[in-house]
Amino acid sequence: MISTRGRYAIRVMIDLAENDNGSYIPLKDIAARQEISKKYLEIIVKDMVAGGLLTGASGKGGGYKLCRRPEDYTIGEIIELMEGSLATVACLADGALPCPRAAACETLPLWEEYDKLTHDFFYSKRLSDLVSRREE
Amino acid sequence: MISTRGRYAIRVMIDLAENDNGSYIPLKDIAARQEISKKYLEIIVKDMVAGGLLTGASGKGGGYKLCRRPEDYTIGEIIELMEGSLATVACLADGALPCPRAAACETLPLWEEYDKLTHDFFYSKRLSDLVSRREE
DNA sequence: CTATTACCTATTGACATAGTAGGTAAATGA
DNA sequence: TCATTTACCTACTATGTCAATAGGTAATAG
Repeated sequence: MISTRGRYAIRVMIDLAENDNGSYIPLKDIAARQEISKKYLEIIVKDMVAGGLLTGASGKGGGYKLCRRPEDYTIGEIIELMEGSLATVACLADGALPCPRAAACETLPLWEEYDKLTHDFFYSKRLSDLVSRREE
Repeated sequence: MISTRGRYAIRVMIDLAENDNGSYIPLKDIAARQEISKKYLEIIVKDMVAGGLLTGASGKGGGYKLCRRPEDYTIGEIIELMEGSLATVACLADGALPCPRAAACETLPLWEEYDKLTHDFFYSKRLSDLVSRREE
């Protein structure tokens, strides 16, 4: 299951893309539009900055801004950054210990196939695919 | 993420299919072959019986048995029964409250598309696809 | 120098996960 | 009949994650 961390992160990025006017957008505005607790978003957005998805600026006139064009973000990288991994079973997660039963495991190929499907799906989607431009 | 409940359930069913000799197979044997705590498997297997995946028989000579042919089980129904839902986001889960933002939600179509992908994938896989018959 | 904003650390309640512990009930076969 | 084997049942627990909240400090613009 994809948690609020990944889902909210995507919504923040869509919001930033749709409301882009060249300057920084305060989190207060994003939280209000998206109807998400600003306090909780702070935690999420901090990690997004750390992960290189956004840039932030403090002080008056500060806020957040995308640091690439919407078509240069894949949804996969956003989810993977925020959720830690895009893996669908524990044994295929990024920092997982190698499973001693792997060679004999009759279910592993199933999980690998699903994992690839998931990976391909989300890496084929771009932020721009989810943005409906309002301005013209 | 698919938890041990779903994953162990599938392994139990593969084990039953591969070691089928017409009679009941004790959980002790399955647990030993699969290297899973028997105590923990008891909980899982009980739900599998309740869900109509297996039949159980008490007493000496008892154990568990598939109640259909391996080709008559889909992996999807096994996971869905054991995990409660195959949904990949909370708002698409079986007992989820209707989301007031659904109509305006710009991410919902993404989750719906992924959900369909997941559903189609696991319902196209059958237990028989995972079984390597040893006897001839 | 004040208002605004990001950024930081810590804490919380609720819930799920992955088990363990210790029994009772049912069936068999010697 | 009775011991053994098995399923089946209730309860408990340790650990971790999720989704926040609380209460600050630092930076910046006007």
